[in-house]
Amino acid sequence: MKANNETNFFEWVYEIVRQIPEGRVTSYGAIARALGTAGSSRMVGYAMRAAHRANPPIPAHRVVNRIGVLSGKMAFGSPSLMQQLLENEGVEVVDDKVVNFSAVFWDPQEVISL
DNA sequence: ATCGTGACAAGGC
DNA sequence: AGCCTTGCCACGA
Repeated sequence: MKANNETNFFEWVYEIVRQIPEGRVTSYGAIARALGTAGSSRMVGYAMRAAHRANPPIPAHRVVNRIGVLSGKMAFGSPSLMQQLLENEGVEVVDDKVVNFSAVFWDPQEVISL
């Protein structure tokens, strides 16, 4: 449980990640850009790392880096968990990388107009 | 308040 | 074509 209102930045990141459709993925930079803080792409990843304590849980497995690599798979407790979750949604993952990344890529800008 | 760090991104060598 | 360095912004101690 966190304080009344967590850092807005994290909150917004969680909001966007939660809007990611099933079987789709997005990049940290895209989310950061959608938030208006394109330079804080790292913060997005940082937020993801803290997402495990967010409520409700965040589908962080749908967030990968710009090349479609499951950079934060280790944050899931099991390195293979993230990949399993993605494959379970229909996202092909080979060598910790999303197959056809451009095809499954989802632009957070579509829901940034919340 | 300051220092260090981090699931990234882009440019340079 | 691949590896390395720098930039950015927010959070934790």
